Amino acid sequence: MLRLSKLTDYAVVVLLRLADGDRATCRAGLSEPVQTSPGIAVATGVPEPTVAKVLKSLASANLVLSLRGARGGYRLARPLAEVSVADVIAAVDGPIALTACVDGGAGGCDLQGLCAVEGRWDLVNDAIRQALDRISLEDMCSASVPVAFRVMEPELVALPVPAVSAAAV
Amino acid sequence: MLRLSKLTDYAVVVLLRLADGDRATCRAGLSEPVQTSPGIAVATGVPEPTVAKVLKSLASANLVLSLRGARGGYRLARPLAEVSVADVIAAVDGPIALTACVDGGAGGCDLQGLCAVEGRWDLVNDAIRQALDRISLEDMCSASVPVAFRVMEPELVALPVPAVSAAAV
DNA sequence: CCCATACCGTACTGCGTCGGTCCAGTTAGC
DNA sequence: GCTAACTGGACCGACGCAGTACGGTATGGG
Repeated sequence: MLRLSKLTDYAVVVLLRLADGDRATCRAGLSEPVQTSPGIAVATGVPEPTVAKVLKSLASANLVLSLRGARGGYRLARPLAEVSVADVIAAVDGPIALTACVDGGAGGCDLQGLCAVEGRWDLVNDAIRQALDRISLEDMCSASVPVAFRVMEPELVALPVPAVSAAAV
Repeated sequence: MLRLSKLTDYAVVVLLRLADGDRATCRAGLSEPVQTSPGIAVATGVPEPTVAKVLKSLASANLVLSLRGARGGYRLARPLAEVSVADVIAAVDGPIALTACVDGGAGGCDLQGLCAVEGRWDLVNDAIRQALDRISLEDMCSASVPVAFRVMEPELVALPVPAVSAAAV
């Protein structure tokens, strides 16, 4: 299914929140001073430890800057337009590669020598890498799609999503 | 890591084997009459039950034709050039979608309404789908590149593997 | 007509990875 | 020096995948 980890999804949400906090204005705002991980957690609805984990990954990939100590927090390292989806995925999920057989994982495959495709997946990997590289976070944000059609799920709307609600989004 | 299931990898191997059996001549050969799953298993080194499982998936996606009864077996449904990687992935791993939140999977996400990206992943999904659609199995086979040059990806070889590190990329 | 061959479908199980949590340590403002 | 906040590591349960097994069915040959 080509699944992408949920953490990566969270990472995008967090970065978007970090960019401005206001959903309407998705343009890259480095204006926002710093935001703490508890703060982002409340704003996004993502559990706080998870937010912290994601931010740690993003920080070590230099997508966000961290300020330690009291009154510390996180800031975007560069505007959203300069961050590609590939960057985020690589930061959270590790390098982009479809199979374990490729990209130097020369160790694992016990079909070595039999495998008719050997390194053939590189073609595919590169294609995907390029595709992901062309999409910036700003692209994912600015498109103005009506969110309407999903609201029809009553049991979901009724879910006890605590407190967060209106103020955030 | 954007992992692709190992089954999909096997599927490509099996299809290539089914195309001709001889690695040197990768051109689409519908010439080969039929091949049994045990036969393919020995030829490729993939365990037989797994081969059978893969072939079943491929058969129900109409990528291969099955002939039952004694002297039965499998045949390619169409030449390799007309089978895209996306087809194979969809057959084995299910529809291509990065996250569960999208593509009508309206059920899962409990951040409904909070999620700042809502349906934004569609952009990415489409990009990947197109990229995969452009690569045929023949492409993966015919390219005559020596597997050597993989080494040119220094950041990947250097990585100590753990999922969350990714400092390099 | 019977049997061997080979596909078909389903169900089961072990294992690896991921999502999520927690804790001890460190840094910096007040 | 105290407290707020990031840092890093370890830990654990849950889910999904890979692999296996088994009973069933269809076809061709003797």
